[in-house]
Amino acid sequence: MTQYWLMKSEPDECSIDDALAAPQATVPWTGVRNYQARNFMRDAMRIGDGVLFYHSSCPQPGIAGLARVASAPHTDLTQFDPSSPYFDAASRPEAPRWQLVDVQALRKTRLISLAELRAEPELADMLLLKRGNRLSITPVSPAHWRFITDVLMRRATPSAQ
DNA sequence: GCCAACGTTGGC
DNA sequence: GCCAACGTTGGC
Repeated sequence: MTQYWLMKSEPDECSIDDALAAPQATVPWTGVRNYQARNFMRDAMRIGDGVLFYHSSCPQPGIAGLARVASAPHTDLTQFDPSSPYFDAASRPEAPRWQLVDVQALRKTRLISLAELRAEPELADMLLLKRGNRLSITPVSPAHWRFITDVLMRRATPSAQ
């Protein structure tokens, strides 16, 4: 059964455009250093799961594209790179602490801003919107996924109604 | 730059 | 196991 996720990326580091420009439009989701977010990638994600590509820590935070989970979990090599901001000196190569999945960008969408998401009553209990939420990866319910993709289709192809 | 909220660390 | 101190996230 397909699951759905929202994954935050800082566009300064990897925007939806950057992901689309990568080989196969696929990027390893490096830098997650939170156990809950890691566990989603390591334990719960399956290839083909839907991903809302979210831009965070930027002037216009919001959903910027659609993507899919494109690999099984594998080791995040940045944890062993002392020159990386994601270096983790406590992680041993024989027992890597951080794993990631590859994410394949499918398309850029119009930006659905955080304010627009908050304004939708149907999305009121999205994990992303919960008070104090800081998780960079959150599961998205099928109903929320359907609502958001419907909104995108409506605005993208008004004549199709 | 501010700050609310949360996660992690480490002493006890 | 508790919890205070500290660090980080991320919107504003």
